[in-house]
Amino acid sequence: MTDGNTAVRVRFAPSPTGFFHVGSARAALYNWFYARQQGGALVLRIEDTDAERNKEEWVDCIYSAMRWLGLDWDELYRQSERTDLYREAAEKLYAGGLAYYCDCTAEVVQDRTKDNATPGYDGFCRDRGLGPGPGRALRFRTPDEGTTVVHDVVRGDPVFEHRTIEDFVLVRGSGAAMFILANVVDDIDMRISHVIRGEDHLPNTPKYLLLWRALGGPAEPVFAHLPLLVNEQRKKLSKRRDKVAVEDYRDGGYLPEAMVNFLALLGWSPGEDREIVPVDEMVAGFRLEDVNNSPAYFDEKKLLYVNGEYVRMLPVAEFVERSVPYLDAAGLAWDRAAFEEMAPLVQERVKVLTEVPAMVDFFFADPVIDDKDWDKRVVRGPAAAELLADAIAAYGAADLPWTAEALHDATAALGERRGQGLGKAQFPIRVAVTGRAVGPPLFESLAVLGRERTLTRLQAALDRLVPAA
RNA sequence: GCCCCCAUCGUCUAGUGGCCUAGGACACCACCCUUUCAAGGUGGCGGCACGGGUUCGAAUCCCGUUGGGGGUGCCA
Repeated sequence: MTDGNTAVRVRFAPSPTGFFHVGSARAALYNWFYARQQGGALVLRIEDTDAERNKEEWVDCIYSAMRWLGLDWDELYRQSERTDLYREAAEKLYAGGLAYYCDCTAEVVQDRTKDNATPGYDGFCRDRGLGPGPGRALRFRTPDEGTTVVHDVVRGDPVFEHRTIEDFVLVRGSGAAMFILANVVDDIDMRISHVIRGEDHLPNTPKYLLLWRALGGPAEPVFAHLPLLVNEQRKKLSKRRDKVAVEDYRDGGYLPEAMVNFLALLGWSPGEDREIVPVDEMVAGFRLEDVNNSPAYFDEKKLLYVNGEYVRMLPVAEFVERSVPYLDAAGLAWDRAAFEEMAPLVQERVKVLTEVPAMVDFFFADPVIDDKDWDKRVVRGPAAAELLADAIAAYGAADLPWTAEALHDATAALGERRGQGLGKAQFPIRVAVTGRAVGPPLFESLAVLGRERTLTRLQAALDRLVPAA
């Protein structure tokens, strides 16, 4: 598909108008896959032509989110620093009679065309011979007849009739270039070979092509319009309605490699019934022509599953390291040695790193007893007071080695004496010591906690259960 | 309204005319394992939107219908 003589040059061109969106991340990822696989270049181009809506902090969001995902770029441009190029292109178009100035305001255009079968600008100023002037926009003069075909690797060859394309604005009345102009000028200038972007751009691709030709661009790029990412209502993921910010997932305890793997699966399949695939294998196996053409639902449940897989694949030391920010964020006065001891048991029980603190908090502070668990597993549990008292006696015995195994056996014996299985018997102890009915394996936890702290907590629970007369 | 795109289990997908009695994964349910919870194992539920063609043969090709989505900005 690629012409072997032409270097593959792709671009990811986000506009800094909000937090970095998972849909953008997916588009960036596919561009990156293709560039890396083909040994081509990935251009990161910040499309900040609309000063009103852009913010510098959003630009930083783009950089940090991409770095977090591991998507590196080879060249970086900002459209706000390239305005001369756009002005030159606009002047060339005007001089060549391919564009004209228009002084119609948006309101006027709307009033004039609202009853037309095909709304949009009606070409009112086409032949008025207006020159440049304050407040005047420059419009592209689209052909009245004929068609433009978009050759798209994932969509086939959609045909657009020129008569359905209005004379669109190239330069605002303020003199600032519009997206379409800057986009095409840059793609030509940057020798972009493949335009890989969201499907929402498909309708403006004929305009892009018309402009490309008017500007005398060389060989046109290959297009690949990616299926949209949608929410449960099957609507395009939106910043207002949906949880779409990549940084929210980062803060939510997701691993970047899991996010990358999950995103890759939305619109493409590694094949052979494989889903959890290392990134280098995805890069190697990625095919633009295998990208799907129907919208994909961003299913957080599946993301959660994928993340759990990646969490469990981590070497323990790495898991510990990655958990640090989340432990700190939870405000725990945590201790590394103790956490390291429990880490393997915690690792296979969490799906996101934000769950880590709640798994180990009882090591580093007095347990906060969960009322529901206390009521269900202790108060209403059979003879809990007696069991707690027995546990205190058994655990306090000087000849009991303080090991998980010995504690397991001692507790099993306690339960047996009253006809309880270990599963039941451990509940009051677990709630007393950790505050909750669920958590990492109990006896291993007690072994790390130590005899003294365990006994203190058991006694506290017993006192709470049976207040001293 | 007009233009364009899309259509396989609830979801993500495999499938490119016979390997399909439509495969995998998530979710869900059951059972097993088990010190709670997870993880793991086994099994189950569940789909080619509909109607016409083409063909010896269609999930796969064509047409139509229906349904969904995107675009329609001096936003990107």
